[in-house]
Amino acid sequence: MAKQTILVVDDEKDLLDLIEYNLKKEGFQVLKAENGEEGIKVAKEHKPDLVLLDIMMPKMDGLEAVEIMRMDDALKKIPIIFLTARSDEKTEVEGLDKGGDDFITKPISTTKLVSRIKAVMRRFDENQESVNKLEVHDLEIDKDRYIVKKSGEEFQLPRKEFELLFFLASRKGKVLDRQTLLNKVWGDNIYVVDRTVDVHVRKIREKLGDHYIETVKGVGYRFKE
Amino acid sequence: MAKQTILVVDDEKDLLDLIEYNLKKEGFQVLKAENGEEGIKVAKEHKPDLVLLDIMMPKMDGLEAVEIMRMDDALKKIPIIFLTARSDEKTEVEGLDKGGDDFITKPISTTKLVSRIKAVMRRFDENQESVNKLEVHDLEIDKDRYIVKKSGEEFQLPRKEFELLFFLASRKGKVLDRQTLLNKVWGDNIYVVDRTVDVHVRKIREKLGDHYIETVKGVGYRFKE
DNA sequence: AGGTCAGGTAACAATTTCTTCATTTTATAT
DNA sequence: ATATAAAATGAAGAAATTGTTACCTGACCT
Repeated sequence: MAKQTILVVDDEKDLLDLIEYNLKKEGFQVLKAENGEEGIKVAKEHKPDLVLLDIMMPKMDGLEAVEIMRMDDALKKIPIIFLTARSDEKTEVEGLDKGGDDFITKPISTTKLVSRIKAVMRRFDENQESVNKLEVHDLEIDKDRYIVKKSGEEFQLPRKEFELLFFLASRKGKVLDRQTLLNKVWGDNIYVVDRTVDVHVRKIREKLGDHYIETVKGVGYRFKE
Repeated sequence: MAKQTILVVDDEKDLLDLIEYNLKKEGFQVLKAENGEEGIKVAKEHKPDLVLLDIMMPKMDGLEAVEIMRMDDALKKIPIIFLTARSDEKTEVEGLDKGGDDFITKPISTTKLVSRIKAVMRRFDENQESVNKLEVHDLEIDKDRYIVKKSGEEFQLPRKEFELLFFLASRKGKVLDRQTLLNKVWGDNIYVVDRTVDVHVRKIREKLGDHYIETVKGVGYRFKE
């Protein structure tokens, strides 16, 4: 899966850097902003997958920022976790009232921070009614179960093969070049040779048959219409 | 749905009555206690759906009471809302740290109290399982008795193993990654290494057989369809 | 105090999956 | 038809993931 982007908004530069370092280590992409106003701007621009928001900040504090985000259609669905100083618990409740999804008290343990982030993201994923089941031709590709059914028969593909197949199938008919596939299936800055895609395609064909994934020479692959 | 039961623990009798009146008006069933000790006793007896807990009380204060409740398996999952006097900021912090789910400052606006209660309950409902008895394949998993029956033979699994099995079985077919399992079975704010799940899976397999829980490499575990 | 059990961690063995690369085959433009 | 670039293929080694065992701690019981 592609990298998740997290926007961190805090006026303490050192803390910002610390958090950035730790989140990057965990494989997240990190955006930074030093006050609410800037945070909103960056959020609008990049549509992060989650926002980590300090409550106490100059210019525009976290609570105001949330109110604005929750009124913006494009931003209202982004989960928000508040950061608050230990002495500042009162506002936490207010924050949750206004539409925060969790809050974390400074000082922060990195482990906790990351696991909270992941927990909140998971909660959102569950509520998201994303398509986890595709039916194309005589295939049934079920991402909840990580199983492919072909006229009743079940195939258990290894993860990468499954995800590649799922991605191609979810864009049936569209030709996707190797780099795009690598970015979307492998992740944004993962270093593997693009021919690796070929090998996985071959393995999928070996198991399910040649006719689902078509080669478009010089361009990439396409799931058959 | 059956009436929800709320236990209110506060040493001010008048306030207790006022809260009772308002909650009953909203359709809740209300239990009362006047100190922490009594509160725990009533909680154990009736397993309320939520506890409203004053922090400042004679005999056993709210903080002690929470600690005890959080250590008791039967009570640890009951949501708790603290009531605190406005002048009492320090303890609020402590309360949330110890495992409270919200706190409300006296004096109380009735409307707000009720809406907070409903909010907290909603949050908990989402995570709640309603079915306590599952029958899958040749297994009968009974959460009331924490016993698994396999073609007549009874197995008494340790708590974590049982809960893990129950959770997997209740989502039969769906692949669940380790982190999800940890969060759902161990709890959101519990930090153990994710390989712990593996060990528990192995122990379950050892007792019941290999074929119930399937490994999906690179993704997680799945209860066999 | 000693024994037992649940639960968690760590180490390493076993296994599967992924990646690369060399070679062969195929498609396409000329 | 041929040259050429691209893709398919096969096979090997690397990397990642899981299985398994052993060990540690703390709670609880006797």
